[in-house]
Amino acid sequence: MRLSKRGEYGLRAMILLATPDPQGRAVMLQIREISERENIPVKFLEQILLALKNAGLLHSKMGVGGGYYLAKPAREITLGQIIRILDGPIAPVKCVSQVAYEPCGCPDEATCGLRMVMFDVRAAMTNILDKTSLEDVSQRVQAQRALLNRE
Amino acid sequence: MRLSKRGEYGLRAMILLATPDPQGRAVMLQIREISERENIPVKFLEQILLALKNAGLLHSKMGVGGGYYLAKPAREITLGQIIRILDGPIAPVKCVSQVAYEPCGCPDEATCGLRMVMFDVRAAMTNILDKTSLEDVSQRVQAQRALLNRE
DNA sequence: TACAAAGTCTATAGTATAAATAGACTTTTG
DNA sequence: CAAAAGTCTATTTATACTATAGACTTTGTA
Repeated sequence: MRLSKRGEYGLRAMILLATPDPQGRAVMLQIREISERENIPVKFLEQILLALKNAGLLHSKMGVGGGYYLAKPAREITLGQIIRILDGPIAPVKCVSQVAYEPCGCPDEATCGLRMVMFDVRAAMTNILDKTSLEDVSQRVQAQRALLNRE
Repeated sequence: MRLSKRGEYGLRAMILLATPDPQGRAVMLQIREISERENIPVKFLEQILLALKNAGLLHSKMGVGGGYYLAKPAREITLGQIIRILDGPIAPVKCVSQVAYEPCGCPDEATCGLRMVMFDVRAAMTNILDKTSLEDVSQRVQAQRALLNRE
């Protein structure tokens, strides 16, 4: 039941990109900078950001002074979207996935106890991940920073 | 965020063992029978049941007419216990695990946005898995069977 | 215009974990 | 004692995850 490194790194990068600068402006960051600040292997991060870009969540600027920035307001990007792009469906077993349904081999799906419970687990997970936006996360981080007096 | 086959098979087997026979008595089943009814490779299932036995959730009887049966009432065995035995900690990232905590490499754990959210996700998952017993599942299955008139 | 800084893209290597298989051993019953 | 059943450990195979490599394109600026 674990999030992959790919997913973890991608989420960390996106959260960083969603955190406005001290003047409250949206930020643009280079791969190298994200890599250093979050301890992520640079070449691995490269692939991850590219995937997020190709999925329409990031925009990029090439050449000198380039970098990555969010393709839309942090408010409109959820953690669930990011995880699905990087790790695939969130469902703990395929037979409860909405988008990637596959039978899981039980004799009778309609009366499969495992399926009933995993359906609930999936709902509990997506209930958080699909409702939490990057803005929500960024605000929680900033609130916590203020609380601890760390800038 | 997927349950392994090992975990899935183990849960399926335990649910079967928790379902009383038509006379309402606890059942004892042989590896082969579980394997056939649930389409689980017999040698793989063998390992899984053994692990559950060694963890104290199952008892077994060797020799002719032997088999596996629950070590305690279905009421007292939760899905969370089973999953932890077979798949390890439930937490989506190690840094929010209660029993198997490990730092996850973020610069400052106290203000890590990912950690905050994953903490909630973990709670949502364990809230279901640690509160749902084999009896709960077995009852849901039987209710559903009655509803569909399938015996 | 040339060069350096940055992202793009695809391939491949390495590693870990999951899944499955094998086989020899022990216990129990008839 | 023979057959039925669980026990135990090792090994193989497959797959997915993680990471690295390197050649390519775009853009700003000296």
